[in-house]
Amino acid sequence: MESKYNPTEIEARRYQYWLDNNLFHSEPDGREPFTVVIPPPNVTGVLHMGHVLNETIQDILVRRARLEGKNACWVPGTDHASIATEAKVIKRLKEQGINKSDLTREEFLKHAWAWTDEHGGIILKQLRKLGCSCDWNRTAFTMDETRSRAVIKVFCDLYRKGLIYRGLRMVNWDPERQTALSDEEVIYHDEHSKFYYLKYEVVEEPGKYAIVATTRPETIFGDVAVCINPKEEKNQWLRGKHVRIPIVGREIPIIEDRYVEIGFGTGCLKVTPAHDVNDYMLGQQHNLIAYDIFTPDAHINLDTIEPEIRKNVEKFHGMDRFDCRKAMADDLVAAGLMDHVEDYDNKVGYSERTNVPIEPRLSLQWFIRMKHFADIALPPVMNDDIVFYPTKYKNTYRNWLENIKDWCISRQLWWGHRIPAYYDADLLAQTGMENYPEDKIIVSETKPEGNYVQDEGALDTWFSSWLWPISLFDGIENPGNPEINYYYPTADLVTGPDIIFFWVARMIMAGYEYVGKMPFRHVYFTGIVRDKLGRKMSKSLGNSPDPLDLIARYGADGVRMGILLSAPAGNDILYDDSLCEQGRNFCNKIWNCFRMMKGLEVADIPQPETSKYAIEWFNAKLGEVSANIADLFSKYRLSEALMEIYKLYCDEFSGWYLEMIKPGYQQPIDRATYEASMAFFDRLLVLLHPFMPFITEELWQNIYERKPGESIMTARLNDEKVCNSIGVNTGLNQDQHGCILDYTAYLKEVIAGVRNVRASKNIAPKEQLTLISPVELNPIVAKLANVEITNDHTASADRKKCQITNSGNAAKFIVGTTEFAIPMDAFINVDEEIKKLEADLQHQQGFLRGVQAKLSNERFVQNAKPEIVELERKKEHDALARIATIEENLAKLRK
RNA sequence: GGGCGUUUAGCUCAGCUGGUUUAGAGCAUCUGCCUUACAAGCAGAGGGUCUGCGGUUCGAAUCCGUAAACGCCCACCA
Repeated sequence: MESKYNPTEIEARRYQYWLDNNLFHSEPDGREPFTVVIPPPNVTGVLHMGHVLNETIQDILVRRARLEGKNACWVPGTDHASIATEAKVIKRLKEQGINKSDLTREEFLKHAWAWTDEHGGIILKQLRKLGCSCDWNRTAFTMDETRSRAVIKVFCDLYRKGLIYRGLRMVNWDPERQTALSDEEVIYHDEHSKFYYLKYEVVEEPGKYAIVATTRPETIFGDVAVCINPKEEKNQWLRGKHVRIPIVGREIPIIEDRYVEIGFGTGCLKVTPAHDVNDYMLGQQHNLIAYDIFTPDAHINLDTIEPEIRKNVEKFHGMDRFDCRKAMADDLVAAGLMDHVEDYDNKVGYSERTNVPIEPRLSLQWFIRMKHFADIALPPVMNDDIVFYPTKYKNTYRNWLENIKDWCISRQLWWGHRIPAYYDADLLAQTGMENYPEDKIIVSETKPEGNYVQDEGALDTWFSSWLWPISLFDGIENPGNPEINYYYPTADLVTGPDIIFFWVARMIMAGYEYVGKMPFRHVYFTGIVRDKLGRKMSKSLGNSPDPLDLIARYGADGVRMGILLSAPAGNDILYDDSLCEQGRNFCNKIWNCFRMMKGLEVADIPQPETSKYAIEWFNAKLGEVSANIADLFSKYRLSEALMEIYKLYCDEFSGWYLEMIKPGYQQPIDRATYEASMAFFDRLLVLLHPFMPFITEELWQNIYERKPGESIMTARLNDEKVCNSIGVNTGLNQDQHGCILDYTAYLKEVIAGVRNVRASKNIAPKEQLTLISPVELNPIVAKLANVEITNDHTASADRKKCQITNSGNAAKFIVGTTEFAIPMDAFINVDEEIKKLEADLQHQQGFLRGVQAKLSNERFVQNAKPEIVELERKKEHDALARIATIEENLAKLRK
């Protein structure tokens, strides 16, 4: 066996072993279910560090549940990611010289499916490299048949319930993809822009101007009024008058509305109903025309305005919106109609997917009434039926639900679930889409007989995602089927807080609406993975490592540990390669523990007392740490749980236990100790397995003979057989466990004291020393510190050579209140010793003063709990004893 | 403009309802070791008065108030 752990070959072999033995697959049975549904990654996406974090956490939870004896089922799948995927397909077509507009819907979809088949599922393969124990037989896709039927059924159902409606509304329009978006898909960025002060000449008083401030002068073709607040003094003179739009020339009325904020800008607001949400509202209240002056790709379109006005501004027709802004500004300046321009910081909404500024646009779309859903989804989170980790997201959640707006679910895209709404072709020809009568729309799972045309739109991707925990178990089409009854509600959802509204909230809504139950009991919100400088990982910054590359370098187990180590729930994680390195090093440590144990020769010889003691102690330690870990799991503090195991291995097991039981050079080990040690190792592997599945499986297979098909995955955390085989089973009770832990901690301090002396005096570990101890000590001290223990105060160094050059010299240290001494003839620097003791004395005296101050405070003695007072008394007593010892030593040295 | 969160060793974080020997861990640092499981290791050491200020209390990193810095979410001031 090599002294270095080499993960690559082992990982591939072990994963195949799990697959071959169908160990990830779950079927309903009598055990308690533990279900996790994967947040479906984009079907054409590739694995990034965020996934690594997220999927590692899910795998840990799922594997731990298996070890607890639950029937764990982790369902994988992918998301069709309507807008993102359509964008990618369009891009590829463009590279082939094909425009989307040249294709029919059917032709386009053929290309899209081809692309999906080609690139789809790559990410799922990558998850296998990470060790994810998904039930691959259940792999689903948001656009596969079952999921699609569920989507259509739910749409029809909600329409019949009156919870879905069609309407002409101001929506967020993505001019790049030319589709509507939901409010959640708009990201606002701060922007340094300009505030343009335009001069609108007053028709009734030529030569006088109303100054209107705007950030968007390119929209003035659509101006239909200027609005003032009726209470604003300085604009009173404009009441009832008309103004002429600069350059454009249209005469428009001054209207009054309290909406306009007094004191902001000039108090004159230009009203463009087709291109601003508030202006639209004003337009409706004041009965104004809405001129839509943009094409769907945000170029100026003057076909909609009056021909006589258009003549004035023909040159702007067809211009891009931002080119037009500049051109218009130039023209205004040239015409003397620009009062002035100011710098201005404002927020501009961008499309989440295409990253272009969105355009508020009036259009006919489908919406869900959200009030009903907010009402059913808020209480279960507020009263902790569904628990959020960390809890701070409860606030965020409530805030959103309490201010919820209707959800625009239609998209002008082809890749997605087509809206199952049908229009009578003849009627449609007469009325046009906008005026098609509502009651003549047929919403149905199947196309109606006759000459009907289907709605062109597709549904928002999240309209399928919100059904995910239900549709994965066919709970929409076949409510109450055995699978949905067994696996639903799922146990834990692990996801990023960035999709709390997009997905988490809406799944809760759908869950209660369609199953009448919560979709999951716990939601674990992960942090965002950042680089060590705190920057978000992104392609453009190039600061995101390729997970597969990391796995190749550190092993999947190492990467899993690396990503998890600094990832407490909800905290951002600052990723650095050195964390994976620590993971890799840990694997190596475990590997070498195993190597050492496997290399032992077992013989039927008596068990040394030290080993007996070691086993009792480690048994207690293992129990203590296991309980700790269980507690941390219950609080989803996974990185802390991992750290506990890490310390248990490196510190307690390797550093202490193995040293305690290790036989002398080339000596055999007794059978009892060997078996107990292997049983401990078995338990340690099981504890660690959820975090580092590969190495634990590999070693677990090799500590005992295993039956074919057996796996650590099917082991149990509390396997009685293995637990009983551990140790001497002395029947120690809880208190005695505590005792042995405390006593061992004390022994470790004594050993550390000796080692400390060695280090400061430069004495090699090999050289045996004498330790004068006033108390009896367990022989493990002799073994680990390489000392001979005596209580003979006259003992001196090197009794065998018996050449005491400097009689009475000894290095001393205190543990608790006991002083230990190591006689030595090595030169002892008296001044240095005195200095050290003096420093210690000062520290002890300072401590004592603090304690005594408390004790002499009558109110403390009266008010504090008796046990606290008692403790302070003990502190005082101990400190006094230590001070006495130090002073005595000082006196001796000063002589 | 609202709301939330964070601020503890060089770094990343624990420290739950105030008292457990004048604050803990991992990493990093320094010193000494190639000691036959592991140099991807072993042994040892140093390092913080808990962001500032004020208050409550016998007692505050811990509770309250306040200020600052950083971060996140929400919001139609053109």
